[in-house]
Amino acid sequence: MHAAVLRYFDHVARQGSIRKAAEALSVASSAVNRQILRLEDEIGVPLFERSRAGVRPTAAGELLLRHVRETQIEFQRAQAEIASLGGTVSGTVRIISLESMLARFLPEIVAEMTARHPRVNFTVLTVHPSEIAEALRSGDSDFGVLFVDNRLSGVDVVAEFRTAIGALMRPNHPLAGAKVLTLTECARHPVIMLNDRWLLSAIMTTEFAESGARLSPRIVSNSIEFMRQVIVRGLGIGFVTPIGFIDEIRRGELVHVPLAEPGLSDSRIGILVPRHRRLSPPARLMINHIRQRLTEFGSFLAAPTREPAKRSKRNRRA
Amino acid sequence: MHAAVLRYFDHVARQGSIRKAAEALSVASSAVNRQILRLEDEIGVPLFERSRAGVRPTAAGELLLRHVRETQIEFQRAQAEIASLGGTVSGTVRIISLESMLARFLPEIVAEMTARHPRVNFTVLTVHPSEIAEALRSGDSDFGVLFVDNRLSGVDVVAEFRTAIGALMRPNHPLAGAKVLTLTECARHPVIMLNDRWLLSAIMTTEFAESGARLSPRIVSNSIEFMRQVIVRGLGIGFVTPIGFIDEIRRGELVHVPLAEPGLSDSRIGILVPRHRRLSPPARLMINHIRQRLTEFGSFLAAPTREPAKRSKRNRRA
DNA sequence: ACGGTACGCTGCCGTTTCGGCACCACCCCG
DNA sequence: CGGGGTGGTGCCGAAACGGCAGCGTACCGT
Repeated sequence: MHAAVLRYFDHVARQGSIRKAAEALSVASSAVNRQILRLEDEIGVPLFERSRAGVRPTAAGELLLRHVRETQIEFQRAQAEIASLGGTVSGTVRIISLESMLARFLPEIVAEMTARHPRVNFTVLTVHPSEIAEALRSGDSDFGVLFVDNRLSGVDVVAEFRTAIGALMRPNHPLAGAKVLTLTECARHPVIMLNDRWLLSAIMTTEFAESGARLSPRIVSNSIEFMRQVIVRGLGIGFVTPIGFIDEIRRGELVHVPLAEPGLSDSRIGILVPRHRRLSPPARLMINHIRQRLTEFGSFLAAPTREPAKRSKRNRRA
Repeated sequence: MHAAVLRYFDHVARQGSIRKAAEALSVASSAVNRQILRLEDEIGVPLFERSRAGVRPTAAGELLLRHVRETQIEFQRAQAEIASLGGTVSGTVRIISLESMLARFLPEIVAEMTARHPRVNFTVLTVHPSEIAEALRSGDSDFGVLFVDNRLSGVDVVAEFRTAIGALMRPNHPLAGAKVLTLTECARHPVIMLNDRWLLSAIMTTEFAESGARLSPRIVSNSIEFMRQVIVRGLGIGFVTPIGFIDEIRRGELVHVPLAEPGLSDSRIGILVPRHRRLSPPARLMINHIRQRLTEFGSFLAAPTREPAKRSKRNRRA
């Protein structure tokens, strides 16, 4: 329905080059070039700054770009909305997520969704924390399953769940019997840390700094899967939320001990949606589904190694 | 920039007829027809119900229509935004207004705006109260200068001013000396009323009903100008806000006596903007301008016949 | 200094799309 | 049973679009 120039303009801005955009679009660069020139002529001002390296949007270009991208996103949403009129939900749900959610939790959710709504497609990505705000605002993703960060603006938290970042280790680890641990206690043993590029790490480093503990991690990685393997092999203690290790904890292969530090013992994971954007029907369904699933074992997330009914005393304890 | 089919689709829906739309668009009806058929083919579902009388959007059509219209409005806004990058504000401001504001107040505002920003165009309309919500929501207008109505949803009140609906009459009218009047007192004299189709009337009829007063108006009209003329000619008392009669009141040609009924003595006029819609630069300027102007003589609106210092004597006399 | 390369841009030309015209089929109304 | 209204359809010229080859330029590495 929409003019081709919208896609062209978007791609050129993304690629920073007319020729690259043309290649990505599978059209001749001349065609793309002419569309851009014609567009600039219509708007009346240059939309790109030309340089040897390529093109860069001007202020006017940025403004129009926002309109174009919003239009494309809204069109997709409208299409999904129309498709769901026929009863069958379809469309694409675009999610950005913590890698820990992505390891065990979300695959199950996605499987359940596809079972009920076969025509729904998914894009599930982990992103650099610095790109979270942009990914949500730009509409590249419908919503995020992320740590709740008060610094994020223009974002609504539609659901929120307490979880405890804790020490993850094998049952035969010397610290495995503890009900709660401090970072200082853990620091005497080999530890395994997430790469500091990631949000979890960002939270933890600040906490470490406050507690005065100094950790020299034996292993650093940004892969939850890698961490799983090295922790299972007894190479050290990992600091994670239990979510990505539900199976191992349930089977007794690993033990998750909450940390005493207040900022870590009650981290909050939430469903974050961009404010002022309507959600597509499949995205709405997906959010409801995630919310329901999360509340179902919310207690497990908060205190993974014990049962709900008995927690009142113990909480007073910790 | 945007495909022609957007305009076609919009017009067809508005006109309820492909041929009428084609005429309004100055293209052949066959061209419009084919674009619609092609669009329906692309979306995959019928967008219109065909009947002998013309076409009517289906549910899917309504959905897509909302997207299309929003796209067009946002495009205009983006254009205006780009244009204001160059320093000169341009674009069109679309306002819906009370007719009383339209009689004296808004023309002055518009004149001042065009003096400062010659490239800004205006559309100022009075609309049927039942269409206010639709006009704001659909984006047909940027904002409204209207009575604040709590029943309106999805609308923000960015500025609000108390005003008093009162009895307007010539200085030699028997009631002209009163400081405050009740509807019952006025009911003994000939009155002039706004046509009941209009919001002001809607407010007043409820108030009349509560106060138990029965008015059999000598003259009914929906034209502020007509009311002005017949009141000046001494044909009766009008029930209005003083806004549309500033000049006459200041010159002493007419006297405005507030009404005692609480719902009338402190009516609220506000600037109403649709929530969740960005305003174009000229619309923002216009709103700020109106707000400033209104606060400047806000006291005049609230108590027109009693200026704190100088005018108290004369008013008491008349 | 000099190719090599990547960039945006521009004639030229075939193909696709668009729009105008005339016309068909249909329905309602007088 | 016409007359006027509706949406839909061949046909055809015109305009737009896209592909190809090529131009000028600026940068980079040898």
